[in-house]
Amino acid sequence: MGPLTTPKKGVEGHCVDPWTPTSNLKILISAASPDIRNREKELTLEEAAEEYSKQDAEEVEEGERMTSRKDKSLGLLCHKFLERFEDFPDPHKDNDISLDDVASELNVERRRIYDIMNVLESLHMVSRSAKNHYAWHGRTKLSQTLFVLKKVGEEQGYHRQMRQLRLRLAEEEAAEEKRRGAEAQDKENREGSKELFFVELPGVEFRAASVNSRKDKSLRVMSQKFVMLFLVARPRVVSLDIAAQILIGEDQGEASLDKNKFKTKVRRLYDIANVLRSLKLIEKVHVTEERGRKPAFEWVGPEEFTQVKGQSPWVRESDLLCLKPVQTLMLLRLVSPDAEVKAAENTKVLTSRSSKENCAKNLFSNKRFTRHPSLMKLAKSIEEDRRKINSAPSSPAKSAAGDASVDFPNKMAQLAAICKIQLDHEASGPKPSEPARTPLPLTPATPATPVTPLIPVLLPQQQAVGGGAYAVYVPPPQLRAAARPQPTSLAVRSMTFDSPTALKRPGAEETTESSPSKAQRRETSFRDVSPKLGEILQARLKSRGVHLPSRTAPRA
DNA sequence: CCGTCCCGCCATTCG
DNA sequence: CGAATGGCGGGACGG
Repeated sequence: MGPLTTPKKGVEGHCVDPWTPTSNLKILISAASPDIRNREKELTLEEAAEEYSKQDAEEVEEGERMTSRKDKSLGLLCHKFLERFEDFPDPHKDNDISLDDVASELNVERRRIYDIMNVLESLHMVSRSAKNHYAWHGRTKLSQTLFVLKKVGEEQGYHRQMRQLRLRLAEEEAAEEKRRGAEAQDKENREGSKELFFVELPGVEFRAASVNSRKDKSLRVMSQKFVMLFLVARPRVVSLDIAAQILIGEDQGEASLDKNKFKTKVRRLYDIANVLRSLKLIEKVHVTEERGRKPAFEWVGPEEFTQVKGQSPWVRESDLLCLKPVQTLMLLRLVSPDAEVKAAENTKVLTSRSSKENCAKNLFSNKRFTRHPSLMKLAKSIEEDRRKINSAPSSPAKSAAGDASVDFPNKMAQLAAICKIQLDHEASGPKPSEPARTPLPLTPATPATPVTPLIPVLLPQQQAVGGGAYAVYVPPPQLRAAARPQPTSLAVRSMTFDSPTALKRPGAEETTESSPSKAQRRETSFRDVSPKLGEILQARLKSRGVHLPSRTAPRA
């Protein structure tokens, strides 16, 4: 019995508790907060039982440790985990999650919990708050997260990549016997997707910006990418191999020592898919191609995510008006590389003020996000402070004051993100209703950014609780016009989906996208939230002698 | 046989 | 240094 083998069944002595498929679940449910419980009590119980053990017509074998593999699946585990929390928790309540507690209550090794937490974290449903603790956010941020993920996914040209891959794979199958290992025609594919975006989570640790420094590679990032694929895929279906294919090309360079790497990637995707599935965001389906059926998943989560109901968390114009010179400057630089030069001089003067300004300046002034050790250290200390406050045993409630210092950077980034998004929208296409429109001025001032600058996009979030903003690093504004390719939507023609849900949607509106103008769906743009922000910003900028791609009638 | 994916060793990073 | 994290892939399980 080698040390490297999966222990057989439950013969080992350490598995002392009599298990039943659902016993664990029951205990959990009854242990869950009473106020959360009712709603789905029976429902979830059934679901769990059904979803994970199809035709289990006779669960008569009660007393036996029918601890089949499925009872320990990540999916079920995740399901059990999720049951303990509300989808939309009261931010003022104690939404702390203790790894140890969860692990023991769910009867699993910590390792498994990490798996779940990682993908939940990638969706911002939780965030690490302290050492062995996470903060539960539920789905309160999901909309925003998806919104951004989708956007980034589009910028990444994922839909295009997928289309190509599907096409290519289909071809390969057709002319299969030709074992041509050379597919150097990666051409278009590699275009703008060299460094790609990178995802950071809570806090300000910009560790490993672009050239993925060792860590923080897998799960979290992979999970986000995976989700992006769904949000961008035409028929909202993504097959594992295609996903793996795309996700591989990104991190590691070309030298994809495929085969093994591919296999590993797929394994990881299964993990992610499983928790995504218990989140009811995706569903397993099969795509039937000429060459048999392939496993795939279909997005069944929200389609039209808006910016969150109720009070919009977005920064308001008033915020912009309150900016101090330095701040505006920083913002400027984030949004427009060109301004950098001009800003450079002014910077000197404003540089040494209070420490916080310095800090903010350092963190956000340089777009090519600096792996500079000193900066990272700085960022880290900030984050640390925040965490301390967060996990202070004595202060359940957020410490109100004193946050100003850490608040600052976040705010700035937030602002930048918004401006970036808005500018992008304006540059890529004005709203149909807008009368005044300039003919697609693709950032005239910024022809080609030299060094892949990563623009941090922070999703706004009320820092009342949970603190810490998270970021999604995106590549420079895609300059390359998203060349409207041939109307090849035929690529997916040969696919059929055979799953209950897939069948439900006949035809489906997938023809879109081929129409350039129509491509701008009713996507909720930032403008909807704060229509004047752009003008205000531009006014400010102009007063500084900077010009940005403008949408409204350029008055000069 | 093969699609899934659990399990846990052990490298990394944190404190 | 020990503890917390989490990459990674062998090979078990179920169909």
